[in-house]
Amino acid sequence: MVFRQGDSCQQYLFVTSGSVRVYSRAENGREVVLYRVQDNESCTLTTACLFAHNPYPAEGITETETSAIAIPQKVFDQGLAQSDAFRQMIFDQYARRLSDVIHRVEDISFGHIDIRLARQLVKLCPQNAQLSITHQALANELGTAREVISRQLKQFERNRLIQLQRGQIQITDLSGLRAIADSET
Amino acid sequence: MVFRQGDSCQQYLFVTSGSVRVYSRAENGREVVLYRVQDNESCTLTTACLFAHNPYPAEGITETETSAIAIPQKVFDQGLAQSDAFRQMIFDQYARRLSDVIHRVEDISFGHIDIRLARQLVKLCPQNAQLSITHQALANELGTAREVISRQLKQFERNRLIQLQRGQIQITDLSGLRAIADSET
DNA sequence: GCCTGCTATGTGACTTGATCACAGACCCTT
DNA sequence: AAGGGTCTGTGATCAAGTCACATAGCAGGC
Repeated sequence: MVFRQGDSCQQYLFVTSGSVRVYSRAENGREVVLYRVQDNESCTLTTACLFAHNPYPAEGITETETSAIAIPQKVFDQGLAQSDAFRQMIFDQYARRLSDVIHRVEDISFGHIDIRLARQLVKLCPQNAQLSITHQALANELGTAREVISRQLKQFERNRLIQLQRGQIQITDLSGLRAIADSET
Repeated sequence: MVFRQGDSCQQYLFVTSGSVRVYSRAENGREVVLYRVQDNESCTLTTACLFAHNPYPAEGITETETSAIAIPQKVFDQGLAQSDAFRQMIFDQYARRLSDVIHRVEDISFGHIDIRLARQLVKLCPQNAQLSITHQALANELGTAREVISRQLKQFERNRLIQLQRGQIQITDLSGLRAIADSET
C-alpha cells in the first residue's frame, strides 16, 4: 500500500519500475481504478496533494515489485524552477492523468457494461489468450459489482467468445470481442 | 462556446471574471459537468492539452458574461520558468482540477441520486430559497437523465421539502434537504 | 485419502437508475 | 388567440446494482 484515502502527503514520488494502481474505494467495498503509475512516471496525485496541501482522495497500491524515488518537496521545487525538461515532464504527466480520469468519467457515465468489459478483455489478452484474473478484479477495474461481471462473462461464454474456469479466462474469439469493443454505443 | 470535444488547443487561457462550465457530452445528448473555471482560475484542460498536444476531451461553454486572457504558449512557458508564484498558481489549479474530477468519479460510481440531488439543491440554494433552474440542467450537472431528476424532485415535493413550478424550485425545508445531503450512503 | 476453511463463481429476487414514448402544461411571439 | 417551442409528468421497459445464499474448486493438515 503506497497511500490511503485521507493520508497526507509528505514527498514527491517517482516510479522507476513496477506498477501502482490508483483507485477509489466506497464504504461497501466497491472500487474503481482511476489510473496506473508505471515505469518512469510520476505519481501525479502525490504532486497534486503536495501542492494543494490536501489529503489523498484515493488509494494507491503496488501490483508488482515496484521501485520508486522519493524526493522532498524542496528538491522537487528546485527541479521545477531550474530544469525545463523536468518541468515539461511533470506537466506531461499531469495532462495525461487528467485526461485519463476525464475519460474514466465518460466511460462510467455513458458506457455500457458489455462493451467496457469486452474492451478490458481485449486490452488484457496475452499472447496465449489465457487470462489469469478473477471476476472481482475485473469488477474493480471497471467500477462495477462482481455479479454484473460474472453474468456478462457467462453471456460471452454462451456466445462462444470465451471459456471460463476458476481464476482463468480463455479467450477463444478475440476478433468477436474486438467487434463488441469497437461498437460505439 | 469556448472549446469543443476534439478541438486542438492553441493558447493558454486564464479567466479573469465569469464562469466556464467544462463538461463531457455523450452521443445521446447526456452530459456530465466535470468542473467550472471561474474568477482568476486557469483553464487547466487548456494547459493539459497544450502540453500533451492532445485535443480537448471535453467541451467548455461560458455560463455568464466572461472575460479571459489568452496567453501564447511561449509566454506561458516563460512564466513557468521565471516566476515561482506563477508556477505555484498553475500547480494549485491542476491539483484542484484533478481532485475535482476524481471526486466526480466517486460520486458517479458510488453515489445515490437522491443524495446527490439534495446536495446540489443545497449548494445552489440562494438567500430567498427560490431556485431558477430546469430539471434538464440539474440532470446535466449530475450526469443523469432528465426523467430521473423530475421523478426525484417530485418525491422531494411529496415529502414537502420543495415546491415545483415551471423553471423554478422553491426550497421550503432546507434543513430537511441538508439531512439527506449529509447522510453517508 | 478425507475434512476443513477460504476464495471464487453462479443465480434468483428485487431495487434503482436509464431509456423510450408520448401527453400535457406553460410561455412567447406573431 | 393560435401556434410552436420549451419544460414537466408518467407509464412501460430495460440495464445495472444489491442482497442473499448456494455451490464449486483449491490448499493445508490430519
